[in-house]
Amino acid sequence: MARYPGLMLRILAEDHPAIGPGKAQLVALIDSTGSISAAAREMGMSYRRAWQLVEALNASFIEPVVMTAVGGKRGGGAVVTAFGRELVQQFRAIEDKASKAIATDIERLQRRMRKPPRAPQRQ
Amino acid sequence: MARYPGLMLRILAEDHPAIGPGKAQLVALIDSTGSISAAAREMGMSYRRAWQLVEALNASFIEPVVMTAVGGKRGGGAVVTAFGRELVQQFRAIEDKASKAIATDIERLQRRMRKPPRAPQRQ
DNA sequence: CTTCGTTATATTCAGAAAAACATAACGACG
DNA sequence: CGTCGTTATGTTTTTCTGAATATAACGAAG
Repeated sequence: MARYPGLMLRILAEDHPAIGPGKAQLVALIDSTGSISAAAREMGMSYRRAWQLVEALNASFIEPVVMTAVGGKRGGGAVVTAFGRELVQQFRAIEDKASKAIATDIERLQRRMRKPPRAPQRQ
Repeated sequence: MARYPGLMLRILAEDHPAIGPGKAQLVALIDSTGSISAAAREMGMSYRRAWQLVEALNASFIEPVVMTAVGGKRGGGAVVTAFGRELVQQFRAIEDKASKAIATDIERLQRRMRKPPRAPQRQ
């Protein structure tokens, strides 16, 4: 889910996550599909979970991120607001900036990492 | 738990978290107390959970982060290795670097955030 | 050889989180 | 006014996590 190797970054409001890689991807998919349920399907996520994430996003910001319509042509749908699009762009820019800023440090740490788990050590 | 306002950052090995703010604090407390159980107490965490985190840390890196001794003087104890100390320092340096690199972007986002939850929006 | 405090580990319990399932509401459109 | 696909929401079930509890192992020190 992390878009940058070795790094997972979330922006917090107070102390709960306002946006992270998952929500960003979800909003991007809602933008391209025009539907929460289609985006959820593409992410292999239940519609309910996706809807809850959208609800949390809208609750975290003073402007709506996703607007929904129920009923009507094609049953309804969802559109990402200009702010929502901007939010995803900014989050990705932040990921990119942070990733670049600490890339060499992460690489240094990763040279000390192992892939598979290992048995605990004793003195 | 996040040491930097508005930001939570974890370093991943493959796709599971190798170190984040919680593990870093735990290792620092083990270093200052010389005991997993004392560190756990200070963090309000069960000994078992703390032990599992230490196990995960040691499994994530090619060098041990915490070495433990069972029995003996004072019942045993745990010491943070030089690498472990370095790991915590480097993680905090990474947090600091990333936080500085994206501080203004985070502030811009935070100006669009609200503290309390809000009802969902309709089109 | 008993005591002591810690590490190590299994087991059990409770609560939270997630998933699964079900169903209602909705409005355009034929 | 029935159909359709979607949003919205309730209910139930399952899974996961964490906490709590219990106990063994250990080795220094008295």
